[in-house]
Amino acid sequence: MGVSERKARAKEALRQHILDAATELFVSEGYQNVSMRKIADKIEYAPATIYLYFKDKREIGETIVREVFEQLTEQLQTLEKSITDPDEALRAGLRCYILFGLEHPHHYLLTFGPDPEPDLSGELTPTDRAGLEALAQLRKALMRCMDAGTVRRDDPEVLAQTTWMCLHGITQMLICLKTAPSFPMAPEEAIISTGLDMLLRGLRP
Amino acid sequence: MGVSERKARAKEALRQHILDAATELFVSEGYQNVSMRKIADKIEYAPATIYLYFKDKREIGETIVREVFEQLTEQLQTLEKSITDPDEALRAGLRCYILFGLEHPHHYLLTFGPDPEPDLSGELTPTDRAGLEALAQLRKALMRCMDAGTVRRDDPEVLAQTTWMCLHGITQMLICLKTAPSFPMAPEEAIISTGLDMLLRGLRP
DNA sequence: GTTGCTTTCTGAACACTGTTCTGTTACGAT
DNA sequence: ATCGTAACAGAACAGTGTTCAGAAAGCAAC
Repeated sequence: MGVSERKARAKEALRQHILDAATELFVSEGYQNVSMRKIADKIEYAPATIYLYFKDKREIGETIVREVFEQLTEQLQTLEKSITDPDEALRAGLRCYILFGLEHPHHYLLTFGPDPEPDLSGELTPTDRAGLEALAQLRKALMRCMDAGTVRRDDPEVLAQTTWMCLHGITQMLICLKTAPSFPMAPEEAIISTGLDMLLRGLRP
Repeated sequence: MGVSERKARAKEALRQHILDAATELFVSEGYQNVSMRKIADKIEYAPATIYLYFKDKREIGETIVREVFEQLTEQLQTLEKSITDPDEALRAGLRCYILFGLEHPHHYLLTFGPDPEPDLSGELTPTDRAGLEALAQLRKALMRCMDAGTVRRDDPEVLAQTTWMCLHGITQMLICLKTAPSFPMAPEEAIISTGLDMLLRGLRP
């Protein structure tokens, strides 16, 4: 037959086309400032058509975000394998997280920025999943350091979540303050290395 | 004359009336979910009337936020005076900041959440001002600790900004994750005390 | 007491937003 | 050639922030 497969391919192609257009717009203008009509215009389809491929705008955003964050997870895993010293691996992982946020500011804010109307369904959103994955990586790295004696033995989950929150604070604020030229921010690299130092010292036994 | 003063008072009263209504709505429904029409309905005026008292919706939000954040500054100053030990004063100040955020989640997110469209005018927004004031308090507390020898001598500005970013991360994430019941968050108090511990240890010489 | 001026307020509109409903078009199968 | 289905689009709905011309109200002077 082959015809139904061709149609399925075409359908998938348009779906990807929508995602590509949306990604480009989100990155250059920010999620909030991109309307469904802008996306529709870019791909030269009617706005209603998009709803045949995605439930709503949120789903488009979440799909894009998930794809990008898989890159982060990959990078972190590669890092963990390539660095033998647990302490250095932890430091490198933390730095990698911050740099990833700075390289994908819109994706980062869309994922971990505060949600205007949180999902109360009890379902795990892609955002939650992204957080949990990053958290799992972090917990693993922390436990390796515990075994090596460079991080104090404490509830790994509490330690991981707290560390992640601090890391997130640094990342988000760097992103936000970079685009707010009025704020007298200290040099970026100074903040990053000081932040990493503080966190690692704070975790020591 | 006296009549012009009475009119000025009446004008000021309506302005405050708008702020009161807006505050109530913002706190219960969140900034994003409150429309100008909702505010207008609540005070039983036409939406257009509000624009005679405020430039736009943003200005209403900023005015409210500024008023609330003056409370934080006051609390922090009171704290600083009432605690003699610099280290304890710092710890209490940091804890106070987090608790303030948790008590005023909407105000906090509105002030320090990422701005959808940042102000590129170069002007210091009320948000910047709130951040700078909190930062100034923190820098002062840190320098007292430096003198006491409990915090390492380093660039106070970098140290303060980095600490603040971590503190912000903890505060914001606690706010967000509390309303996202799907996320398996560690106990709030554990995170707070662990976070404060980490920060203080990280700051030591 | 009527006129005129100023301030305060509003109804209606504009240009958007996300989303849905109904109808049309295109195309493969019978 | 007909039919059924899947893909698409136009128009509309209900909402948003904001603006603008005009109405109402209060007060001064005549």
